[in-house]
Amino acid sequence: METKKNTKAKFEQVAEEIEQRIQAGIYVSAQKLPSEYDLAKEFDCSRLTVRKAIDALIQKNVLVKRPGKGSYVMSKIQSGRAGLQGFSEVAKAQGKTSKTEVISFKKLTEPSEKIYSILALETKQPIYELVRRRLLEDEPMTVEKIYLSEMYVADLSIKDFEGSLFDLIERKNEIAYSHQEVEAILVEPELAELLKVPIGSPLFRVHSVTYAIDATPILYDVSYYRADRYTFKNTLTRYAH
Amino acid sequence: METKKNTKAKFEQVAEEIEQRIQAGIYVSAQKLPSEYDLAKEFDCSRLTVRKAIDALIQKNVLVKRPGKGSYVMSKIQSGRAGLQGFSEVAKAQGKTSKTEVISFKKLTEPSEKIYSILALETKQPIYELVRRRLLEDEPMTVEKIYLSEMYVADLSIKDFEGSLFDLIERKNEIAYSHQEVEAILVEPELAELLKVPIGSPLFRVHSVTYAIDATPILYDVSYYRADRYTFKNTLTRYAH
DNA sequence: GTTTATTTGTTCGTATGTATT
DNA sequence: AAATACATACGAACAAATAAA
Repeated sequence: METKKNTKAKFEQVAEEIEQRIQAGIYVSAQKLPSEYDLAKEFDCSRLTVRKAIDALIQKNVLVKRPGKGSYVMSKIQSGRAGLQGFSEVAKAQGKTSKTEVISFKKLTEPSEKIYSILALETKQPIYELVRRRLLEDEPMTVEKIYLSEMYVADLSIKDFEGSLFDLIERKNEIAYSHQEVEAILVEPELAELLKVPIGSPLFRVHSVTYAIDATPILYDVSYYRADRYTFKNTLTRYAH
Repeated sequence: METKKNTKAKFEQVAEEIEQRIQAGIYVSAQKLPSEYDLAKEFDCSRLTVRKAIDALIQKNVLVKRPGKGSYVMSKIQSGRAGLQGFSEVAKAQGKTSKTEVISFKKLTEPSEKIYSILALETKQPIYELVRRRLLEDEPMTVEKIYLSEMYVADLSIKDFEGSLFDLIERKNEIAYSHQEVEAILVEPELAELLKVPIGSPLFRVHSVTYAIDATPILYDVSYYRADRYTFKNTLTRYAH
C-alpha cells in the first residue's frame, strides 16, 4: 500500500503534462515526441501508462502516431467561429451573455407515428413538445423543438425549462449518448421571424435522439441553427486501422 | 525468416466476435454484456485484451460502458441517406455507378495569401487548382476545388485526376489527418448549373486541410455538396471523462 | 540488400483502487 | 457491508514496422 489515491490518475497527469509542453512550445508541431520508453523513464511510470496518456491525447486530436515511427503533435485548427455543439459552454467561454426563452410547452394532441417510433413509446401515450429559443448577446441563435414522454416532465414547470435540459433529465435517467443528423435547409417564414433572418436564408437543421445507457430513447430534438453564425468543425483521422 | 504470426491481433479477433454476436442478436441492444472477467475466461485471454477489444468497439460506437455497471450495446443508427465522407466508397457499398469529371486543372496566376498561408508555402511558389465534379448514377452530387503545391502534381495528367486523389497523393507523402469546417450556404449561379439545382438552393460548403504526420499541409480543399442529397451523421458520447 | 537499432504494438500475469448494486 | 464490475498501474517479454548503418 503506497499513498492513498486522492489525486488524478497518473496517465491523466502524464497526458496533461505532455499537453502543457505542447502549449508551452516545448514540443512543437511537426516535431517527434520522445519515445514511449523515454517518456516512461522521465515520468517514472510504466510504458503502458505512457501509452494510455498518448492514446487519450490521440482521441483528443492532440497527437498522431505511427508504428515504428513515433508520436507527433497534430497541427492545430485555427478556430474561427464557434462549433455547433455546446451552446451555453460557448457563451461562457467567450464571456458572453446567453439566454433561453421558452416559446411554448404543450401536450401534443396528435403526435405523429414517427415520434412514437423514435421514442419507443406505445401509441396513445402522451408526448410533450417544448419549443425554446436561445440567444447570445440578445441575438437569436437557435430554435429547438424537443419531444419527450410524460415521465420526464410530469413535475416540471416552464421556469425549469429555462436552464439546462440535460441536467433536468439526468435527475431521472442518466444520459449516455446522442445520435445526430445534420441537414442544410432554407428557413421558413415562422422560423425566419424567430431567428431574425431574411426569408430564403440557409439554416442547419439538426435531428438528434438521446439515449440512456440501456438504449432507452430519452428525447427527440429538432434544432435549427443560423447558418450565418454556426459552422461545424471536425477532424478525420487516417490510419484508423 | 520463418513466419510465425500471420493472424490478426487477438484483441481484434475478440472485438470482431463480440460485434458479430451483436449482429447475430446474441447480444441485444439494452442488454448488458458479460463482465470483462467472464469474457476473458471465455475467449481464453487476459482481461486487458478484452478491455482493448471493448475499447475498440466503444470507439466504433458499438458499445458504451460505465464503471461498476458494465458494457452495453449502443442503439444503432437507422442509416437513411449516406454520410458526407467517402464518395466512391458509398457508391460501391450501394452498388451504384459513380463518376468523377475533371472540370479544370490549371496553375493559378494569382494565388491568394490565404492559400499560401494554409499550405505553408513561400509566396511565388506555384499552386495548382483542380476542379472536379462527382456524379452518382449520372446525377451531380458534389463539386470540389482542390489546391495543391507543384510537388504533388508535377508528373500527373488530367486522366490521373479522375481516380482517387488520396491514393495519388499517398504515393508521395502519407496522409495522416484532415481538419474540416462545414458551412451551410446558398448556391451561386455557376455552381447551380454544375450541380443542377435551382438558384437559391442550400448547399454544404466544406473546407478541409489535409496534413501529413509531421503536420505538413498537403492539400486545401473546398467542396460543395447538394443539401438535398447529403446529410451529416455523428454520435456524441457523454461520460467522455 | 541485409542487418541492426529504434519505436510502437500486443499480450500475459498480478495487484489494488473505485463505482455500483 | 459485501459482492460484482470496471479503472488504474506495474513489470516483462516478444512481434512488427520503420529507419539507419
